[in-house]
Amino acid sequence: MGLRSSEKPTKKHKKGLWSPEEDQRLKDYILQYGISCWSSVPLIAGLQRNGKSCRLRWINYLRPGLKRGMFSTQEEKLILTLHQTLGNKWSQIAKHLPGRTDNEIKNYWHSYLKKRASISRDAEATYTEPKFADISNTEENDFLVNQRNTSFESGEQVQSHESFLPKLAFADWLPISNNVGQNGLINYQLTSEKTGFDCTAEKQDEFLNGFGYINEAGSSSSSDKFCEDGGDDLRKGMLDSPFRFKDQSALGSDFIDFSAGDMLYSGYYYMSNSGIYS
DNA sequence: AACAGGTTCAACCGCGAGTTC
DNA sequence: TGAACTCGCGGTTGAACCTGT
Repeated sequence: MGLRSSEKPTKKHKKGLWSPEEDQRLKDYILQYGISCWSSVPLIAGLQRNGKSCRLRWINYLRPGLKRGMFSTQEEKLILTLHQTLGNKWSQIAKHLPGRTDNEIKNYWHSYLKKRASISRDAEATYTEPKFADISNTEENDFLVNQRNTSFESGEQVQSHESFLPKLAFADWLPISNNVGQNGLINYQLTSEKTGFDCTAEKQDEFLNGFGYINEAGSSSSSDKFCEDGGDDLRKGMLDSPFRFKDQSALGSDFIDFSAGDMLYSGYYYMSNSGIYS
């Protein structure tokens, strides 16, 4: 199969590492227009990249909610477990690890976990130990999930779970950080501190809508919401102001409660690699 | 200090699936 | 119906970095 016209390498298309200026251009573009058609992104954003490269950069590096840094032991276990079941389905595995990209997991597997899994298999040849197998229906998986939930409920081992949770959306763009509440969930409050920014529940909904809210039926893509009218001012306001999330200990009607992962959600919203869900 | 070999990770490539016209 | 196009995935590459000698 030949390359499509939009993907054909041309003199115009730059390759290699992205510069901070290019990153900024891409961010600015997506904040302003949202994600609709990647092939048109470089044209409008003034980038000398192809759409595919822009998409990859956004998904693997610029996308809000990405978690950076070392994988926690829980994440390692989960990857090993999932890999046994799913094989090299990195995107499927990534869905279970909020804030991690398939590329990141794939790299981590090839550079570290593959060896560990191999060593582990060798060890199992001489010593039979309960191992993580079918994540869809196993006691081992229940153990993992329960271990997480129990700790969350008790509020213990917050540090270890903190590493399990992704940074909140825009943590890299805004002066916010993860805070784990007593219930083990990361709770944030949108505040209008110092800005006079209207921070009603409606505005908070707009905020979520603007950055990839997906309804329960999953019928609305991030691009749809990005392109909705009325969100631009809010988005610009966010970037221009110290508008941010603030830790909260008790949920109120005007609060948005984020948590991470499809297994760990508070009932209001939860965030995965693909968006923020209700 | 200099070099070689190993490791990491961002980015590229090719392909299949889905969508549009 | 099928060609053209877009998207997303998994495999691979290669530059940068690390480590040992």
